[in-house]
Amino acid sequence: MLPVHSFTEENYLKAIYKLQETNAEMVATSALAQVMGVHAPSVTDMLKRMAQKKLVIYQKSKGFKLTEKGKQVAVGIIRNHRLWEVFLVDKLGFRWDEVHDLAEELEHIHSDALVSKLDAYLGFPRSDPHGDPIPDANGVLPKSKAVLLATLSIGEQGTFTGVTDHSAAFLNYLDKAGLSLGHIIKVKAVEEFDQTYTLQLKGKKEVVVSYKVVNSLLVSK
Amino acid sequence: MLPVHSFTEENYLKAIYKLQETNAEMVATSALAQVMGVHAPSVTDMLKRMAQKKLVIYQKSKGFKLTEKGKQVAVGIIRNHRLWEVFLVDKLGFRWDEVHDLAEELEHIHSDALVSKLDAYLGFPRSDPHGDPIPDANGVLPKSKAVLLATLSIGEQGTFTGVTDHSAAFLNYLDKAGLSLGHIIKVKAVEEFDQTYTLQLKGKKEVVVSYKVVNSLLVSK
DNA sequence: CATAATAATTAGGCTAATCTAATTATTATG
DNA sequence: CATAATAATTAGATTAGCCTAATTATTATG
Repeated sequence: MLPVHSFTEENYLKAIYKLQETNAEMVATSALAQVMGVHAPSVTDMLKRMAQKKLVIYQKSKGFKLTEKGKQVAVGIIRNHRLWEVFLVDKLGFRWDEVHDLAEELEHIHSDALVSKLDAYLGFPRSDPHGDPIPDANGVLPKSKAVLLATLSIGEQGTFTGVTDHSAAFLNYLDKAGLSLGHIIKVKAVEEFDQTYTLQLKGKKEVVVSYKVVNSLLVSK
Repeated sequence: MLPVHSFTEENYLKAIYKLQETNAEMVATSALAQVMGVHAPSVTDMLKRMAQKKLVIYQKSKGFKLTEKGKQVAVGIIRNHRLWEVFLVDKLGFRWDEVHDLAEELEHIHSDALVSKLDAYLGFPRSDPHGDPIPDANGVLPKSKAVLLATLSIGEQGTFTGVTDHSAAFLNYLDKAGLSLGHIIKVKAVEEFDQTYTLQLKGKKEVVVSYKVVNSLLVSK
């Protein structure tokens, strides 16, 4: 049988995976402590244990990164998480801003049979309700070519395909502003003074948003 | 917010609840140790902690039983468990002998919103795939008037509504023997010598089964 | 490049849940 | 009803994850 990891271990692996994604380099103890909501010595402690299990490579005072094995586990958890999010929204009728914490619990159910049946039941979705891609059963994550809306110049446009801020507050804001996944968004104007963006949505509706917003939206050109 | 209990606590509560059901009296340390798969001192230890949290009433060297609060938690877990079993069978297509262990994990997801949406999504089922009744949102468990098939006399009949043995082995046996929930079963004959029963199913099909089988089947007259 | 600031680790402790071995309490029986 | 058998508890350890305080290593800066 495959060794089963504790929820805590799985959460560390997921967190390291996400930090590696953006960082590429080795992950720092303090960065991980921050996202895990624990103090630095706890991380050192945990990482030593996880290094013994060959889930991470740990270099004293330098940092650490996932082994292939650790990466496999992390991606598996992410797959579970995103499939459950689809289930919660598509089948149970939750809003996209409500599902994160629940999926955070459901993702730790250990069963390949369950996940693959769930996948089929949901119609093999390729992305979750926030536009995040769902890794396939082999742990392969489709490479997204989405870019931040903030990188578009005036006159350019793209299809809204994801967010980088998953907070309920931000998602609610998007709902109120009428911005939904799949919409085509065009940059109409950018105010020099405070980087405020004027966006044009399908149907010509115009919305004025802050830089913080365009820097949290992903679009595909 | 409601205090959330650990998986371990919840499993103890569930186990005590089930022992109380059949026992009525106080539960013994050794009995609980047995079903929990731990040694007696662990139970004593755990029970002391749970008594402090007012989940059980503990009388040294006498035994223990659930408080009202403990009972509420236990029934909540059972509700979750049985609803998830319905989901796994009805929606994901698992067989009735495959779902117990998975539901054992899913039952610990803490969310009233999730459970109530799941309930609605499943069409407010009244019993799980094994015929066990599902407690309502207030923790009320419908009293079943089902009896063991072994208590029927020759010539009597009843509708097959549940099992007392939930093992995959037994459930598989029932599938092979063609016995399914909802069938009307009539006792045709009982062999004096070895208590072997001859049953008549709907459609006149006859099946010969051991006493062990009729003593694990519940029927409603 | 020496020192100040920051980051990481070690040392020592805590809690929940488990264990084994030893002890005490309860129940059953000659 | 005294003693043997059984059941339960106490005592003392262990492991995973976490903590604070103290120490050491790394990085940045005058």
